[in-house]
Amino acid sequence: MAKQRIQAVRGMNDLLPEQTPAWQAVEALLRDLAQGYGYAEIRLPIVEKTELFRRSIGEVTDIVEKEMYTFEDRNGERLTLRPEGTAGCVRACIQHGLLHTPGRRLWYLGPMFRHERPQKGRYRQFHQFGVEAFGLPGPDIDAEQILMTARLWQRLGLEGLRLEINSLGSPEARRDYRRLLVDYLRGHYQRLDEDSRRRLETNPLRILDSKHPEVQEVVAGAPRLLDHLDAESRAHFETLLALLREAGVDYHVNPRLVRGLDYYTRTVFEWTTDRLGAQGTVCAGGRYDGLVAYLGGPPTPAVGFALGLERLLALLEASGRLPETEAPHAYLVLAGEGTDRAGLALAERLRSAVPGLRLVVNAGGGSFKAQFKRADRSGAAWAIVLGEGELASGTLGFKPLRGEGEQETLDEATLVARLHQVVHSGPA
RNA sequence: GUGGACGUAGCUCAGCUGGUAGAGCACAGGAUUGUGGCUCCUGCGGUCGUGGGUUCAAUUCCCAUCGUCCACCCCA
Repeated sequence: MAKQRIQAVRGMNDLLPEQTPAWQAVEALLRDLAQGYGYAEIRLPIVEKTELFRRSIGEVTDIVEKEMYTFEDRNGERLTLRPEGTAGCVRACIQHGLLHTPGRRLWYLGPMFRHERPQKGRYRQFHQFGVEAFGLPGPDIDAEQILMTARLWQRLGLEGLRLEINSLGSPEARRDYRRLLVDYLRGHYQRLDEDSRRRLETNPLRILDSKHPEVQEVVAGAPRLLDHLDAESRAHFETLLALLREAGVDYHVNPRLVRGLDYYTRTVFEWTTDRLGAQGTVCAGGRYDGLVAYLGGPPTPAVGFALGLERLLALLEASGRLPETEAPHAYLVLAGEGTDRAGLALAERLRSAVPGLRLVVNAGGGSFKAQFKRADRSGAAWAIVLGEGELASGTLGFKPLRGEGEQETLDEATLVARLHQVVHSGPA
């Protein structure tokens, strides 16, 4: 180990070449999935004014209180690296008048930043795929988004994910319930831990979520939010559950599920797994009917979810479902006087003649032996050989590196035809 | 922010109660004068995270610091 070599910032990871193929495959699948449901991509800045997050996420949330990367730019303006995607998306929609068209469906993908202590499945820079739908008040769109995620698991070959779902009701119902809950918890004040006592003042609903055993016992006897929903939210929730049942999606109603961000109303849900240790939430979302108006836009109901890419990739790996890297179709071996130049030109002709061809040209010289070794390690299915003999006779060697078969001697036109077959017969 | 474990070659790791370092993989070359995958041989590669302390002597013991991992908290 060298001495004071500069290292990456804690919790911010490089994605190395052996990992990027899987990421690319997952990203392509997500793009495809979103488009398959009529969602359009929106690309948003990574930096926003601090005020946006303070207002949308909530002043007393952990994210705003202690996890944001906030700084002053040269004008003295307070800016923050986005800790999540919804706030910026809503801001952009308001700013550009996108919400005058009802039924906007949007998706985005990119890095988010939170200053937390890193651990498995939790990083300071992480990536989310997010989806938002605006102007649609009914449970049909909630269901659509949950079905979208269920389809994703299926397409990735993932099993065993658990859907937890709950309703937080209208802001009014939530406020009334909050009072009930605070009264109840005050009655058990002695049994609450320090954190929960503090939240009693700031955000009592989150006490429901506590992992503290003693607090959990207290919470078990608390009044249930689901029993105090307003009629409209109740109907919304019931319909959503019915839609899920009809679609064959299993769910677990979890009355203690409370999402961390303040802006949620009515539907909240999480997809969780027990295969990722403590950070088992792979995807989470819900409805936030009040946020758009709160941020100064036209009153607009909205639903969305976010999915953690690092967690999804980790789960794929744990499940043995990581997408494979796409090896080259062929490796061009070049040895002998004049074959470098001829080879480079040949490779260009082949790439033009065979769209989709993944062809690696040997660079840096080396003996036949060394070059075949590289060809093998590249994972290529075929070696194309251009040596002095081939150069003189205007032919090419074509040798299978994976299965059975002898090396053949072909002319260029025949080679092109063979490469077409290789490219179109799928992965070797 | 709190707690615990761990930092030895590019990677995965060994190194018993202190005597200045090893293996496998990878990489390069050879056995095979134009042909990989198996085998064998050779070679390259480390101021043992960093700084300080104890000691005749520290990779080994102590302290600090940085980093990694796991958990708490919280969340994707």
